[in-house]
Amino acid sequence: MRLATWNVNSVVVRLPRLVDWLEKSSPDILCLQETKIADDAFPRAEVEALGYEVALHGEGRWNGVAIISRVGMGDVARGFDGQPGFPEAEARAMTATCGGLRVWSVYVPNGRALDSDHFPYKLNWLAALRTALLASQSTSPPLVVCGDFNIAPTDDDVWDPAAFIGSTHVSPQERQALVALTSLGLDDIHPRAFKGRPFTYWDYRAGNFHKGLGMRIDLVLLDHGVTPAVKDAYIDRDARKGTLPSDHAPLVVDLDWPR
DNA sequence: ATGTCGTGGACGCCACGA
Repeated sequence: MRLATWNVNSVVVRLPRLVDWLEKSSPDILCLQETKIADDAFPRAEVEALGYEVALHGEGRWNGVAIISRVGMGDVARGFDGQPGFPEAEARAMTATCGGLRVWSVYVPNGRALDSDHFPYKLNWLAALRTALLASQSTSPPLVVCGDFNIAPTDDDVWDPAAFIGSTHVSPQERQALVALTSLGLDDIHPRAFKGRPFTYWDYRAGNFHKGLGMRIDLVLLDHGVTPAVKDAYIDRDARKGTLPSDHAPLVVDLDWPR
């Protein structure tokens, strides 16, 4: 079974590339973030035509998550109990049961700056997500939490730690919030590196992609019981190349798991 | 280290978010 997550930074702009990528990579489950579109405007037919079911949690302009599956789509839930807002709840998390897994697509708040109101919002949001995941664990299939976490788990996950001193994404508080999540019994599945370090995001500016100046902030967190089924994990850097790319590349995890 | 993208509103640019 092939599982993937991709922050597409507008599903409308990225639709040709999304369709191409689905055809070429043939994932069984794909989690999307930053779809930036209301549910009734999502290009559902184009994705369904490829044999997928689609579950959506979007809003008009920003944020937006989705789950695309050809191995079932059960018990869809949008948002989570206790989800903080800024100030209103945003479309940043959803879950569905696909292929015997409780799959989450999450778009963690950016945080913006350590002294921004958005930073405590990010930390509170992560803590609330942890509480919701913990509450669900006894009754749900094995957890698979996929998405753009906007956190580089360690200094190895940024191109130059010195360049990030005083920035979000690398602070001890954010990293601790991520450790608290994985302490629920989840493993951060590291993609293998090829052609550079295993980054998933490169800023559009300043030619950062071509200079290899990226970050690993998109993650797949797998239940301990699922981790032994991992056969491969990689980043599709090709999806970051060429015309009109997202600033994120897809993270793909192949599992020896019954579909 | 902020040079590029994406969004929608009132435009043919701007403010905002990443």
